[in-house]
Amino acid sequence: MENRGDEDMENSIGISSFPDQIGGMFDKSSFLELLGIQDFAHPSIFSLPPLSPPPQPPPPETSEACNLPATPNSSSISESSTEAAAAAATADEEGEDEKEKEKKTLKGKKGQKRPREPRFAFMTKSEVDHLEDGYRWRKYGQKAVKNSPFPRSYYRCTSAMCGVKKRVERSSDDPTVVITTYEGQHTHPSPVVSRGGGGGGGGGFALPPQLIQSHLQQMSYLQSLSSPLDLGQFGLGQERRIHNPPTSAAAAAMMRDHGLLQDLVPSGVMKEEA
DNA sequence: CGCCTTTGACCAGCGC
DNA sequence: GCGCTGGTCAAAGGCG
Repeated sequence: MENRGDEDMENSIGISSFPDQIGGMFDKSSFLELLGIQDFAHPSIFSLPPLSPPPQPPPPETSEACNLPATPNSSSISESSTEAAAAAATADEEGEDEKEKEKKTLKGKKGQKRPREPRFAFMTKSEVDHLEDGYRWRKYGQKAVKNSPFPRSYYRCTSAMCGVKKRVERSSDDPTVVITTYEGQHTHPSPVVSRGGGGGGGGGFALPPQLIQSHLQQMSYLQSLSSPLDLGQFGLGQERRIHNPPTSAAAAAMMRDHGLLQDLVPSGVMKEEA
């Protein structure tokens, strides 16, 4: 029972560590969209001052500061597109009500398979499990996962019209690495953390703009590649080794960019969902 | 008073 | 067909 299916979910998604360097030559809109972010420079998005549209925002003062590239921590992102994207679109159209209904239906009747929503996994080197991302999350479950001594926490966006879910777990390999997986898209622009203002409420996910940009470019890069990189074993514990394709110059470049980060977080890659 | 966290149980999917 | 793991729900308790 060590590694049976491990997690088809994690297997379906890829992860890549991001350099603190920003290229800005990728399409980040897709990533933001998935996060429900419409305006990257939105002041309320990451609790950042409205004066940081440029790729060099001031370091936050909150705990998530440790996520900043300035600190010894890196993050990775993975994304699942294909059917997931379609599912997301569908979910977006249907709305939460439909989703809820669907869930109930599924519960009562197990005939249909619930389409997966787009997922993005971030590997963040941080001491805190919950990082702020500007959204409010409510923890609805925690489960011990195989191959990892750390439990996985399940969060759901508290917004009534948003069914975005988030999983947070620590890497079994590197306890200092927090793996956050977003599922679905935020149907609301900017929740604005009113409660607690800085982490007092539910678990948030810190995603510094800088980091995001990095994520974006890598994600986009991954999307562009569309290569079935094997990162299924990203870490559920076994050996999250990266198999970056030698044919991908971009990948190589990315890896180069990783630099020290690579040492912090085992790189990963994205893998399209089958 | 309202919201969030915690914990246990249940259900569904998948692999063997 | 059985067993295992992941994911979600629901109830209770705690805190602001």
